[in-house]
Amino acid sequence: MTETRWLDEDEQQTWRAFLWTSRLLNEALDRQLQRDSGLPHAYYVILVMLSEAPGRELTMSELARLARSSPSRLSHAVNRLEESGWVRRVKHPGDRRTTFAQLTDEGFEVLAAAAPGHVEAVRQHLFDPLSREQVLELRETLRTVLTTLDRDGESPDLFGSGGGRS
Amino acid sequence: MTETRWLDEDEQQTWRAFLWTSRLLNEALDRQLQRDSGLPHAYYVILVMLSEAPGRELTMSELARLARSSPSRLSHAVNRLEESGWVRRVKHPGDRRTTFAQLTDEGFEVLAAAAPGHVEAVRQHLFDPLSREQVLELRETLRTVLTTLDRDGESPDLFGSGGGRS
DNA sequence: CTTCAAATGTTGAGAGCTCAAGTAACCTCA
DNA sequence: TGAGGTTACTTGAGCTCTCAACATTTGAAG
Repeated sequence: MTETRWLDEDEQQTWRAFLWTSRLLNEALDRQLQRDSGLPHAYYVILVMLSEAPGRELTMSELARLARSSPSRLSHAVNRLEESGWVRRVKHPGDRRTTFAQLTDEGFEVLAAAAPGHVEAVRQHLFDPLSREQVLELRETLRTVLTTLDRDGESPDLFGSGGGRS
Repeated sequence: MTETRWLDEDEQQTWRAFLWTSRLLNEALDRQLQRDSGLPHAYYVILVMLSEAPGRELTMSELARLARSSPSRLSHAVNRLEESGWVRRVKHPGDRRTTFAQLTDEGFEVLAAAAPGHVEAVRQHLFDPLSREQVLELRETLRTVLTTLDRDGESPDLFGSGGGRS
C-alpha cells in the first residue's frame, strides 16, 4: 500500500474534460437517435456492426466483441431488436452452442434512415469544432489508451493488481 | 435537405476510437467503484462536487450544473444518497423552492475511502499510457469540443435546426 | 467412454436513467 | 393584487444495464 499519487492540475482538468465530453456527447447522440429513430445509441452500433459484416450476420460472441458489449447486454439488446423485427436469431448448424444474429431487411432500412441524422450530429458536435490536425492527434491518443484498456480487459488480474507494484 | 457528408476514413476511425475509449473507461471505473465502494461513478462525481463546495453544500441546481446532470437524474441520485446517509437535503430559508444538498460526515468518509482506488484506476487506464504532451493536447481538444457542446446544450433550437441550413 | 473444464449464450432481479408530467414557490407588471 | 410566466425540484413509468446464476454444448484427459 503506497501513497496515493493524486492527479496534478493538468491531469485533473484533462480528466474532467474527458468525462464531461464523453457524457454530453453520448447524451446528445442518444437523444438525437431516440427522438428521430426510436433506438438508443448502443443499439444503433449493433445494427451498424451487423450491416458491415459479410452476409449481414455475426455470431453473438463476435458481435459482442465488435460492439464492445458484454454477452448479457447484447443478449438483452438482441431480444429487443428481435421484437422490433430488425434482427433475427439463427442457430449455427455445426456448433449448437452458437447463435447468429442477422440484420433483417427492415433493420437495414431503419439503419439507413437513421444514419444521416446521426452522422450529422457527430459532425456537428465533434468534428466541426476541430482542425484536421487535432482529429489525427486525437485518434492517436485514443488508440494508445484503447490498446491498454483492451489489454487490461482481456486478462483481468493474471498477475494480480495488488501484488507486484514494487 | 442536402446530401449527407459521411465521415471520411480518418474521422470514422477517430470517432470509433472515441466511442470505445469512453465506453470502456466508463465501465472500468464503474466496476472498480461499485466493487470497492458500492457506488456508481456518477454518484462518486456528485460526492466530489459537494466535497469541493464551500460548506460542502450546494443547491440542487448548482450541483446539477457542476455534475452535468439533469435535474431529474440528480434528484433520483440524491434520493439514494440520502437513504445511504451520505447526503442530506436542507431547505433554503429564503427561497422555499430551492433545496441544498449537504455532504454528511459519513459521506465524506466514504468519498475519502473511495478516492485513492479511483484515482489509481484513472491513472492506470488513462494517464499511464500517455505522454505529458499528449495529455496537454488532449485537454485542449476536449475543451474545444466541450465548449460547443455546452453552447449547443444551453439554447437548443433558438433558430430551428430544420429551417435555415441553406 | 466418462468426467470435468471451458465456451456460448440466456435469464431475472435490482438499480440507474430518461422522458413527460407534475407541484410549488417566486416574480413581473398592469 | 392577481394572472401568467418562470424557476426549482420531484415523481412515476418504462427501458436499459449490471451482476450473478443458470443451462447447454463442446473439447480434452485419463
